[in-house]
Amino acid sequence: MNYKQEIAKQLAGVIDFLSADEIEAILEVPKDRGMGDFAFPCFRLAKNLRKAPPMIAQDLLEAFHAEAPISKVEAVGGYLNFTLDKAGFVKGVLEAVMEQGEKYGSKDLGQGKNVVIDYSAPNIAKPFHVGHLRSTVIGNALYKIYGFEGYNPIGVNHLGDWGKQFGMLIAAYKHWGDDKALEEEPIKALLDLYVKIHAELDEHPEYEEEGRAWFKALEDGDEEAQRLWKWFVDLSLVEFNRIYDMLGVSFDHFTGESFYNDKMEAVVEEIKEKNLLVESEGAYVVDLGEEMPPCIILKRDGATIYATRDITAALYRKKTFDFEKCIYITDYAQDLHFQQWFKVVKLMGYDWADDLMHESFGRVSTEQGKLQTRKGNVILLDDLLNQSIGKVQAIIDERNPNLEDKEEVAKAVGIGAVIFNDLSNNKIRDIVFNWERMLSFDGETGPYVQYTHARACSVLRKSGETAYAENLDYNQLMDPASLEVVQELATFPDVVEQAMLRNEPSLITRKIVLIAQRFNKFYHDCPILVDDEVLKGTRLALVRAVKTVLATGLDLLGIQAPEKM
RNA sequence: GUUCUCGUAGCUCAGUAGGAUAGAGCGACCGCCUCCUAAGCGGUAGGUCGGAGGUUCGACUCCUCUCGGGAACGCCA
Repeated sequence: MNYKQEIAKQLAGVIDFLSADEIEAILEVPKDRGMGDFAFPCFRLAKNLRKAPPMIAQDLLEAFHAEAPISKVEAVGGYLNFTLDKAGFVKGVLEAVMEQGEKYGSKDLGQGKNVVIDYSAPNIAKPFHVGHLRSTVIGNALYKIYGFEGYNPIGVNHLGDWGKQFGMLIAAYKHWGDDKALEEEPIKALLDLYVKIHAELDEHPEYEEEGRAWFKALEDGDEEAQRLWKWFVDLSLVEFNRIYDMLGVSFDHFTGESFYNDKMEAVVEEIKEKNLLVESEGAYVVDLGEEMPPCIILKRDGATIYATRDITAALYRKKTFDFEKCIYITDYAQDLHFQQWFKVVKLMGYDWADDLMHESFGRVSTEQGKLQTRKGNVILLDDLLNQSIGKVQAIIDERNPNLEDKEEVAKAVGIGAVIFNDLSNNKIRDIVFNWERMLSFDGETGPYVQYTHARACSVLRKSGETAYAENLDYNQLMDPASLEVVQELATFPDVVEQAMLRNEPSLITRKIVLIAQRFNKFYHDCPILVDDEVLKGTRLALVRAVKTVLATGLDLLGIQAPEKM
């Protein structure tokens, strides 16, 4: 049952000029839950009624006849506060979690509709560092959240697997390539080649031309160029897949930039036919009027550019997947670029351009400044994950040396800490990377939530049969600590919905921290494994509900929930 | 220069469609394991919500201006 709707319905009986829906929109949750479960602010009625808000509240109170589930109504200042029948509320929430289990929290909003999510998209032949982590984990979380809400999410990795740099790479390989090094440490060897040829450009400017020629050969289908390119891509993918495995991230399609090579000509043709393409300074662009600079479609040399490729990919995806939304996860440096080509798609006459969404996130830097691969100011994801796992291992050895599956748990917690950290604030915020902060496992962190989950599991494990006792008395959960846990569980579905609508996984991160905090307080205040069978069974029901919701929340973020740690 | 974005406690951040006394975590200080995992719990200290106007019964929230950080602004992606 929806309590808010119910209250709105009852209130509508005494306010003739507002509908139940309008009232529902005005109803809010008091900051101080001691005031009640819902509050109706009377301020905005003051004009219509030409009365002071406190008087309106008083009058409404007198006219109002509360029915279940409302147990108490009070007028406080300009507010009319409603208190629900607590036992009924607790029962409703806990039974919902029990019945729905790991589905609790989903409103099944998607109805099986397709949503394309474009995330990660690393550049082939470059190392995977913390800067690439964000798109990957945000995209993965959204993938899970949309799936949980009943959509059919389609995860696409738009790999940076094409462009002039591959010509340079092939040229470098022809000069200094070392097959053994490439097989052993592919990314490092590829990066070395890339760095070396750029370093040599001053003395050997002809390398520039060699690279250009090799890329031309690649585009023209030259057999050797194709073979080497494919080899480099495959080498990189092995490495990337190893990292995706560690992170627990997966994709439905690895359609990179190269995938669209043979599809762009038709799109350029279409833009031209629709009279959108104009010549400008030797290039061909689509004019976007006053508000934005023009969008380049063909460079002066006639070659396509990333906007062309993105438009082509969007048209392909619409045709292939008939998506309801297509979401791109990149940092905000690309904001203008996306606005521009979204507009082009719109000008091409496609109304579904409105379904293209660019969800941008903040940039990562270190205290030394920008992350720059060439200047060596990078934090490799491998190092980060290994440091984190190592620290978790040390903690386990110290506090829980007899834990079985130590390695597995250390990985789950260490990697979980990194993912959780990345998803804990609004995604638009910039991040200044800091090792100490990163590897702190106290307070609002992944390990804290995982620990809380493991704690709940531990109690359930020790409870024996009573975990499934049938005689429950929800009146036993009327103490503040228990009640506050239930209140947080109650709004979990709304938070998941909001996280999806706003494409903001951090809402879920914050929510599960809050649930964990409430639970730890409850755990501290209320002994669970007591002699009184009914009390024990009832409290265990609460523990089980918390365990379920924490596990769901962590899963939606792409984080594991070990039963012991 | 133009546009976008961020500015809340020493630090990192929440703050829902404007609403009741602005909240967490970390760090600091003080407490709590004969008891279900102390990666935990409690307490103390810490704020002119960058600044100035405006709209409103009411502004951290909306508008204008301003200061400071970050970013984008045609042939890289």
